[in-house]
Amino acid sequence: MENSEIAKIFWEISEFLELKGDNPFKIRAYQKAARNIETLSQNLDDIYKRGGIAALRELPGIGQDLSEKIESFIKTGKVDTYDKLRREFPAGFINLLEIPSLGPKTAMLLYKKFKVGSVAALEKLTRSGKLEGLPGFGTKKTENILKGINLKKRVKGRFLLSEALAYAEPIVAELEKLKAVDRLLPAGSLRRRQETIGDLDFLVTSKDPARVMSGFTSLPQVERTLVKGGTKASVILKNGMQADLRVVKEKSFGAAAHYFTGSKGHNIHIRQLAQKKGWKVSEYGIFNTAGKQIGGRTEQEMFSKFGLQYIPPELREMRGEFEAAAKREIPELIEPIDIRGDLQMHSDHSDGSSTIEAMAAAANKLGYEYIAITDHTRSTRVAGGQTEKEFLKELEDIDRINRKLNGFRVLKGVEVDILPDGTLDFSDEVLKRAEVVLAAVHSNFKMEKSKMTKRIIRALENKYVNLLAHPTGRLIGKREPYEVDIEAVIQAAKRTGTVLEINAYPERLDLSDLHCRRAKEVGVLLAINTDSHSPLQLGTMKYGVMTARRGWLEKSDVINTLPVGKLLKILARKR
DNA sequence: GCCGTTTTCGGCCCGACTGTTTTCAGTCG
Repeated sequence: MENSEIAKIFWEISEFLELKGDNPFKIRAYQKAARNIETLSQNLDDIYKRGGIAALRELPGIGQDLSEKIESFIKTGKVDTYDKLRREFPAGFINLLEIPSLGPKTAMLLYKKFKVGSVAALEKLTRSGKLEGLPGFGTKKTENILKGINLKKRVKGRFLLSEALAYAEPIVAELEKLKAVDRLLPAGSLRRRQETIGDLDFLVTSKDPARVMSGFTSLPQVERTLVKGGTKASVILKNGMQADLRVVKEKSFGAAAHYFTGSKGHNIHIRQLAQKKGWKVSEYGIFNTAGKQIGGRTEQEMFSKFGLQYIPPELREMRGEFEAAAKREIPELIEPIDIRGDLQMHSDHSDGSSTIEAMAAAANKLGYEYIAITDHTRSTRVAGGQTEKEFLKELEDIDRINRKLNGFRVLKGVEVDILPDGTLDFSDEVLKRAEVVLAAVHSNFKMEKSKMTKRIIRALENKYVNLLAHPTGRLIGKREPYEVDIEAVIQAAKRTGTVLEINAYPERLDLSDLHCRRAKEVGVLLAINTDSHSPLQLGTMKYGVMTARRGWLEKSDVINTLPVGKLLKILARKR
């Protein structure tokens, strides 16, 4: 069972309850539980197996009732409340809530009056003109429903972090050109470096908000304006993404930056802390009982006023950051500048586009001290995998190249295939000649979970395997991770002294933030590698570092922050 | 439905914008 399955059930229960007009706080309880479950670093399944229902109850937002519902889902695959609610409405009805500007109240009214059961039925009904004249329905409202339906048809889902950063960049440049803009901060999930991004949020300080509003809505990237008020506007960009902009005064910058960065749960928690002190927090600042602003000019104050250490945006996910900040145990997160080398890349000896020399020169230019060339092995034929003989010849080339390089080192590496039975594509005799052995799964993705787990663990038990590359095999938005017990893999990495990779390739980010956090908790070391196939791709290292930061990693958790001598010692520890 | 060095009952984050409203409900983030 995946955590996302039970989270989805709780989300949908909350939507059904909202439609029925149930207690809003009960609805929020379901939503909060769903959010918490989505961001858990361990499987509910495993938690339940280890500690039973009591362990489930320990989780934040999970009490008596919800723990029983989780237990029921684990045991039977069913949640009675959910099934019962689903039967009360037509199958496609809940999709109505995905239409922007159409909420539960409107949906329910349409259902009661016209038995609208799907988005298609709603579109037909709206076009028929029968909605006009209903209390609360004017021409504008029906227009907006149709617009919303169209938007939903066209709007793309979520974007990769790398894509969102690339889209945001020219918009930031345009906004900075506006004279009315004093300060500009791209906030939201983009600032938190979440692996996928739904929309863009921009925060601006200005003495002339009206000018900023019209400047924003008339940007060349804007296709359509959704809402535009005095200090807030939302637009749809030409790429289908939504962008929101808010203007506040300078004295509110810190509070607004904090608020618009999120996450939602994190914000709510800060506001609750304020309530306990009799204060109030909003995007405008921290206010005391008398309504006087006592903080919020800087983001730092949003934490210091509550006796908390500063929490970096990447950690604001309600994953224990408040507890850590209270104990002054917020980690000193790894920075891009800490990276001294890159331990996975391909040359024209397999499927890379460039020579080893060109890769080394590009890495040298980035300020690195070393790289490992890790071409594919024979089983990965589509990627030009080498035979053992070809590989041994490549090693001689690397020796020759190293003799010409001054103060830079090309490490002899290989990305060896993990075969379906867990043995490796090259013999130990050959692997032993490499300084960096990455093992990876490139075939037979659709194995049964227990078999895949055994396959990978067997590979980790090989004493020449230093690193497990892209451990779950996922491609964000394209391919699900293969079925594998990642907890067992992390434990095996710990036991065998194997390093786990954070593959920085933008659509991999594998391990994910949650999994690297777990690896760190267990005491496993990580490496952040780009898996580059050309010199230009070496620049994707930053996405790997972003993921590592979201996983609470420090410099000392990542082996390619080490100078080459220490690195080689770590790599040699299994042999 | 959850939660508790104020509470096991009575709270539960806060504000902007829109549309159809004569003072506010619905939606969104």
